[in-house]
Amino acid sequence: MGPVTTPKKGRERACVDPWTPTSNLKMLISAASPEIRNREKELCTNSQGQTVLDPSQDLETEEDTERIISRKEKSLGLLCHKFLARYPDHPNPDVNNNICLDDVATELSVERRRIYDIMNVLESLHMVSRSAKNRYAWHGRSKLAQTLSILKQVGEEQKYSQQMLNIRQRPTENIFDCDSKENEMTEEEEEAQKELFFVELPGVEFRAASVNSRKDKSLRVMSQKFIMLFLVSDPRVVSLDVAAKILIGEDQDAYQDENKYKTKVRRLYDIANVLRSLKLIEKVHVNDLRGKKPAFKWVGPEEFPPVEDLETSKKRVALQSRASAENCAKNLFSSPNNNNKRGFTRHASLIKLAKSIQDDRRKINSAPSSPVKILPKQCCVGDVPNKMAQLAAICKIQLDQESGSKAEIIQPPVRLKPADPPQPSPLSPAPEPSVCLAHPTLLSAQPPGSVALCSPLIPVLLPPQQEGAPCPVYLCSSLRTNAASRPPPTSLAVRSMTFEEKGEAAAGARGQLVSGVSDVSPVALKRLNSELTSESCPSKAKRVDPNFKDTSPKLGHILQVRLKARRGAQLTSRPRALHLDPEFVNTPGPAGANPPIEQCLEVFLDKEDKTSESEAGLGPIRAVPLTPGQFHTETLVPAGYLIPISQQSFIAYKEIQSSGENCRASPSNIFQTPTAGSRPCPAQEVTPTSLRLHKLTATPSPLGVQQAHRLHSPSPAILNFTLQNLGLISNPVAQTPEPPNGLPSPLSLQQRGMLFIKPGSPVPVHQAASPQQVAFISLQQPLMTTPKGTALHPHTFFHTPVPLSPLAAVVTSAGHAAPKPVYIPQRKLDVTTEES
DNA sequence: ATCTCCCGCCAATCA
DNA sequence: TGATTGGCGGGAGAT
Repeated sequence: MGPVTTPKKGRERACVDPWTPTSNLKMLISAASPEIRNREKELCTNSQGQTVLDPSQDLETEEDTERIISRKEKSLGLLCHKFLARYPDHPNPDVNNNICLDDVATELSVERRRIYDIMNVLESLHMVSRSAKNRYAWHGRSKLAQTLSILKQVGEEQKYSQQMLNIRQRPTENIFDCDSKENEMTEEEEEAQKELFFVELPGVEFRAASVNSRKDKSLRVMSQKFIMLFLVSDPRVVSLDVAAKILIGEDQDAYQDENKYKTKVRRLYDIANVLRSLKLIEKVHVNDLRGKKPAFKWVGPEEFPPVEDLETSKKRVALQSRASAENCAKNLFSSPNNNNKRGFTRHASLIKLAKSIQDDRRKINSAPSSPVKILPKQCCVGDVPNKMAQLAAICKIQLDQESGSKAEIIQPPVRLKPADPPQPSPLSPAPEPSVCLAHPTLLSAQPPGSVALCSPLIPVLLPPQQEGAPCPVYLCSSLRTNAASRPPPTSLAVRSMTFEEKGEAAAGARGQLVSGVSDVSPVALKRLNSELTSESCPSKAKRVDPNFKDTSPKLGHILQVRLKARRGAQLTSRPRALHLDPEFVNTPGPAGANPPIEQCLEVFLDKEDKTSESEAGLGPIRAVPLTPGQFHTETLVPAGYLIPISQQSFIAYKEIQSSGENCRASPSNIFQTPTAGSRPCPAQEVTPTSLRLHKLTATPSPLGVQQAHRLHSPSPAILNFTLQNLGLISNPVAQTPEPPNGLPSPLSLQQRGMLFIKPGSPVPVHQAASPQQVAFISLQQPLMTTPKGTALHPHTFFHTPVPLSPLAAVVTSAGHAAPKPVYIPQRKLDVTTEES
């Protein structure tokens, strides 16, 4: 009587006499009328949509029902219907929209296998997204229009309409007739559909490596392509035959095999059944030369949201991301064989890529210069790190070039910024006036404008993931999209988050480049995510991805578009930064119950001081963007992150409305960090390492970095004052009431070398140096827990000199900055077996 | 006879 | 190594 298993057929069940008068009667009635039968069936279904399987009471009925249940009643479509009935079409992103496969399977009394079928199709429509093992996030139809719009475009680009036309016009031919097949498709058509890929929707990406890495996403992909066929055909009718042929067309191996065709048809039925339950298609019949053929008619939405630039770019990003990744991989790690592979070139490429990366990583880990207990005074640019940096830089450049078709100009020399969102998104108004708040140190050490620390996206080298590849990662604090939905963080949360980041990737990579980059590694995140969700801890699980994504879909999309546009050859191409969110955001707790962020911050810092004081200077960059009102939220950005607090907060605040006045919508409370604040226009960006470079330049002594930071920093008070006068911030004192609980006042933040900025009334910005965002950054590296979750002692970190930055080479070549050693805090390097 | 498509084996992956 | 995913196709109900 396992609840999850499919009920056995009557004859297989225990031999309780099923032929009671009652059951006979029911059977006859049911047989006589489908309606009655259905009602009967529904009666057997409790309010939760769960078939009653009470053996004691309903055994008779159940058996009868099962005996009576026709095939139709077990259909995937009906199952999907039940499934859909459980969730709203337009779910509130703020609520728990998690879907637990086990629960669903149990409640619907079906095997998980069937649920997978449904989920795969729903996933293709972005009605759900996989958030973790056994867990999906329900999006309902909130993204449906957008998805369909994108699919339509992709379908048009794939020339599906032409293909369908060709197939239809073809005389009665056998699909397995190679001759006819060959003239069926023009070369360009073939070319167009060479790649079988899944169209991702920014904001709804696959969360599981399994989904991404597994080359076989056929049901998902088939579903999307099937839908595309409808969307590009004039009479929105697609015959099963044509659809199967087209889909087979992408699978060359299937041409010759009739069995493959049959399989395709089966799958199409599976998909169609789900789509039918979604009321997107209906079954019809079409007559052609060969007579009546089964077909499906599109009955879903006809009008999609106007394909704006944003939409286009989204789609493009989705499409390009792969190409970029592939090219990047190919170029970096030439793999001649997979250049023109059909289907899943990327997969193959990434395998090699991953290997290369792993090799590199091993070298790094074993590099003599790698673990350095104490920061050397001079940085000896390690070979491997340098290589990694170069690779990252190359990768970035390539990405920029490839995605640069959209308005992104790589400002050769210093503009390390990986190009702005390819699309003129209203959310990412590139040329917007903004306030660039440079770190005090930088301000003092550098002429304003010489180094614009403002970059919404910071390229960093991602530590090799299992199947990952080295690629530049652009961190965007804008992840904190749904600030509005986030409860105010607590100091505990801050601390917790700091230490919760785990994963060997994080640990191992920490020292490779901008430390902390790895903290957001998908692996670590995934693990965490899994941990959170797989422990039957709904409250926790709920806090993961789905929430932050749903709460601000637009922003999420934008961010992902940006990130995608630049992401490298990572198969699991997911924006790293986004994955940070779950850890930082959604801190449980009533919204109003938490102390002001300042207090939290102070507490946190105090604690931090105790624990990490011993660390030599270099630490994590913590950005704590404080947003107004309900936007109380913090952003912890591990060291190495260039914090682009920019649009993020206020975007969440005022989504797009202020495309031209971003600055105005800046967060109310912002802590400026050395790296924070950036604006697109200066076109000069510095990675965290670059920043350090400056510091080091000023203060060669590694141990003195932090100190130097303070020494060279202009008085934060002055800076604040200036900013206040500029109208960029409000009076911190005035706006920050003294913490009642005796917590340090914001001023102490300044004493810590941090700039505490409270955005006052947004004011038009300053060109020269105006970040769109502000961030609070401390220079303490938060300790990361080991993969096992053990907090590392500060002493377990080494400071390893690394090349200037992944982009150092670029910068250098540009003649702007000479490669200088940069020391970054690094955890004791362990060659983790899991990684190698 | 053909259309539909349920069902569950089992391989690929993941944890 | 067990669990999760999901490709796949046999084969049976529906038409």
